[in-house]
Amino acid sequence: MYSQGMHVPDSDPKPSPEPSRPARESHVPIPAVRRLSLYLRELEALRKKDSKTVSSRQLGTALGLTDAQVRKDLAYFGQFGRPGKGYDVSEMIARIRSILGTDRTWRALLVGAGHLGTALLSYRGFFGKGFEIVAAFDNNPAKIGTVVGVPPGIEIRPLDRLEEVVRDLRVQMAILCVPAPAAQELADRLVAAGIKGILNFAPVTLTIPDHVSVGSVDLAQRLEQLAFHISAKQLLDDAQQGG
Amino acid sequence: MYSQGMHVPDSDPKPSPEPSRPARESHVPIPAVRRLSLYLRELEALRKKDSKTVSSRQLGTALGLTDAQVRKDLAYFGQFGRPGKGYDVSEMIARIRSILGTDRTWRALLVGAGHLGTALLSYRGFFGKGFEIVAAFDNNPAKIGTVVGVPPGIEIRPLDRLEEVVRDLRVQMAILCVPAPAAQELADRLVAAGIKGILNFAPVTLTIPDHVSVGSVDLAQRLEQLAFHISAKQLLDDAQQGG
DNA sequence: GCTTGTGAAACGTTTCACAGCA
DNA sequence: TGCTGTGAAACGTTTCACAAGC
Repeated sequence: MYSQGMHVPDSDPKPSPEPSRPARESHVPIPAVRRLSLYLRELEALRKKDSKTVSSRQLGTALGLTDAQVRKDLAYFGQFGRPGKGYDVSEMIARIRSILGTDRTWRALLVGAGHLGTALLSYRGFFGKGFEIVAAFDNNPAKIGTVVGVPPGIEIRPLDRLEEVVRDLRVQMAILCVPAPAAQELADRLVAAGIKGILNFAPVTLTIPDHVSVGSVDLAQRLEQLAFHISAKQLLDDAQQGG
Repeated sequence: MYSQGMHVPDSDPKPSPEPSRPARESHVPIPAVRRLSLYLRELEALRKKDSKTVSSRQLGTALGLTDAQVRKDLAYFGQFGRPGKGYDVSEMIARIRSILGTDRTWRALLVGAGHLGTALLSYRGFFGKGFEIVAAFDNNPAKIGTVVGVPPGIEIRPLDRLEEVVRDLRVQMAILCVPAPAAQELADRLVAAGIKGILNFAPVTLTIPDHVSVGSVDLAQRLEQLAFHISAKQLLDDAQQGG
């Protein structure tokens, strides 16, 4: 059974607050899980400012969401806050990290050390977030053996070592930064080697078995969306201007 | 009125409880607009293979969607296909481009020529998609004056020229690749200078006036989502294994 | 006062099912 | 037969409104 995308199967991630009801599984909306990352980012900013607690309204205002939305989202995962007081910033950071699985460190590898790939190897934004890039690969002989990224850096290895490294280092995730025509074949190899998730920067839809998760980042697509929304707003303005 | 995110505004952000006005008819779901970009990408791949027509089922299968979804999405924008035959590939490419607004070329500028910024300046994926990066900025004196990207390349300019360039070149979009603490201030300057849309790579939520569109790409967030989905699948497997 | 957590209602999106057409 | 376009049903998500607690 093959599919694309990243659906969460029905399961019960939260310890049920009502022990009397065993059957009904509360499904967590996928958008709510996405917002969890937003909450985490904002909470870490608050902690830097030494805020001890935060209300759903504060958090919502900072992120452009309603207070009700924030409360609902958090409630999917249990009881977080205290009425009259709000949410404890540090406790909530710990709990969201635990939910997302980033309270431990995930080992990732990078495939394709082109411009984007090397930029990601130098990116500091992963540090302290629960991710570590443990290996990088390319098929360009001129790049193999060179060391890239924040010191001490990572050595670029030849692609034929891919399977070996995935197994030896028990790598769970891959960041795929290769040209579009090469992406599917490399995704197949990564899956066969035992990778559990792929973040794909190539502008193609990957076909991947159900037991592997895929996320995709397509820059051109993001600019297209921006263009559409700008046009839509301009059309609306013109319509209001005209009548 | 300020907000975050990229919603296409209805007549009113907070609609009045009186439904007396018929208001906006045939509202297009935002997810459908996102999929339009996917269709476009797939259609261009099909055209390269000299496919003349494609059915909603073919397109859906290639993208992991149902045929009904593909038809509904396209129908929001008018009559595209022919019963019994399918959709004309070239005609549909032209129509989707026209809908997204990428049948013309958008002028974008890039702010922040760090690792990610310079990688984007070298990225070929924008070419022929309706976007052109016409200027790049950084505050690092060592970078100013250097030329980056695919030949002939783009010269890195000092940040204090930002407003001048936006006006003189009538730039509509900005790609923001600066460190998180600098992002909001630069977004404010871009908005004040007349920019209509921002694609933000900094891991902060920008506060932006309603008439400007924002899209955000947060790499750490994407890896977090991947981690969550991998964990969820593993939990499900374990539960099924155990009983 | 202020806050959370939560059923229920409102709203948005996807899937279904089939009429109509080539 | 094979396909599109589309109302209507099914499903998913957000907002509302308020009881309960600090």
